[in-house]
Amino acid sequence: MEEKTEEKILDAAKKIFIEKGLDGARMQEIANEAGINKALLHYYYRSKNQLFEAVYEQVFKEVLPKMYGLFMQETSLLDIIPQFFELHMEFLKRNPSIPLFILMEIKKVPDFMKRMMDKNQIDMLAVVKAKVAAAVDAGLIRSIKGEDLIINMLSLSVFQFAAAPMYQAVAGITEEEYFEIIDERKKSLAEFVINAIKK
Amino acid sequence: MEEKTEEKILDAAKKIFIEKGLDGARMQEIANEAGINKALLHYYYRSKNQLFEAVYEQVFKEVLPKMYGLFMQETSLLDIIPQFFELHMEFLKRNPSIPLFILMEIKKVPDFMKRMMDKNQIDMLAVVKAKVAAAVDAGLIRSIKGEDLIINMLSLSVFQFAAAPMYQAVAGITEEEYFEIIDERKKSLAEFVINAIKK
DNA sequence: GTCTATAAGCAGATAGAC
DNA sequence: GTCTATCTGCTTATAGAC
Repeated sequence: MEEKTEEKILDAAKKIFIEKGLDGARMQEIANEAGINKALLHYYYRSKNQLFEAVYEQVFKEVLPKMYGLFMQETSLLDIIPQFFELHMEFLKRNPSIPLFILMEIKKVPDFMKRMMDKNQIDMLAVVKAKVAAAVDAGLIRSIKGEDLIINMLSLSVFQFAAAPMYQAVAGITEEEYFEIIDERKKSLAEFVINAIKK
Repeated sequence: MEEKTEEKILDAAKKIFIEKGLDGARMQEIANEAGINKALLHYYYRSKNQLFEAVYEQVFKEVLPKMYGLFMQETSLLDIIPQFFELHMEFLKRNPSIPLFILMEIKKVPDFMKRMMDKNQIDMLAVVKAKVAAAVDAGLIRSIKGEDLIINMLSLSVFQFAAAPMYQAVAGITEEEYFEIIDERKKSLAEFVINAIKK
């Protein structure tokens, strides 16, 4: 069965907004991508801003669990780390523009973040903190704050993609070659982090 | 003596473009910031795009040396690392919007990066690589590629600022409180990296 | 060099037929 | 629900006086 119009619009908008941001995106371009005309966009979502918010909320809800999800497991912290880089970076390979998109747009509307965190009631950060604190207490790892560790891991993973165009230019390689490097990086980043915290 | 008009324009444009990006910035806003009118902008820089390029090139040339500069020193690698985070993050405290600005706009025009690297002939990356390779050979640190180490350090430093609005929202703190955290982070990040690579 | 006034084009949004 | 045609306002850019 065919995709419904409303979904087609949302998918097209998602693609274009993620690529170009709110300001850079054009309603005409979204309409083309969706295979319809501009008027229909406004029929389903009154304004460009409303369409954007629908997209942003969806993307955000998809991404957030990927950031914290793994830490919810029973597994030991040191086992989670390689898994984190493997899964997180595979996701980013499929969606390389998402990090900059989220960071840029959140900068414009900081309140959005608060609203989202309120909705997903759960304080996931607390779980991460507890997990890390437990590992520290058990003498498994050096003393480090949970929030610091997760920020460090996110930094190392996300920046690799945010800075991809820069890296490719400096190193003079194609996107394809870059993706091969990423695969090696998954492992070396896991090692890097483990060495940094292991006693 | 007063600032010349051309400089006033460039400074104003720098401020606005860095805050809002190429698409988000308005010529009127830049004119206001500079204390002149729109027509004059076009007198000095024919188009918005040309003005933007002038700004971007300047910002880029200011920032690049800060990324690599430290590694050019004679000092040992392990001494450079704390200095790197100290200087780099102090710079970012004064210019918190620059990282996202550079990353966003480079994504739109990847060629720019190549052109810039060609102009500044020097292959600074080679120097970093050599420095790291020397430290590895001397048995000072674990085996790691120079380019990986510098990317990791940049990641940890830059992301802290790129993700600041997000962090502030999650943690429910003000920008001021956030900056205090940054000061602690300078030290803990240096430790993190040193632990990661030290034998 | 600097200004005011205005042109020209574009993008978001709506009216109205089907 | 979906389209074509059109309106409205904004933004870049230019013309032309001083």
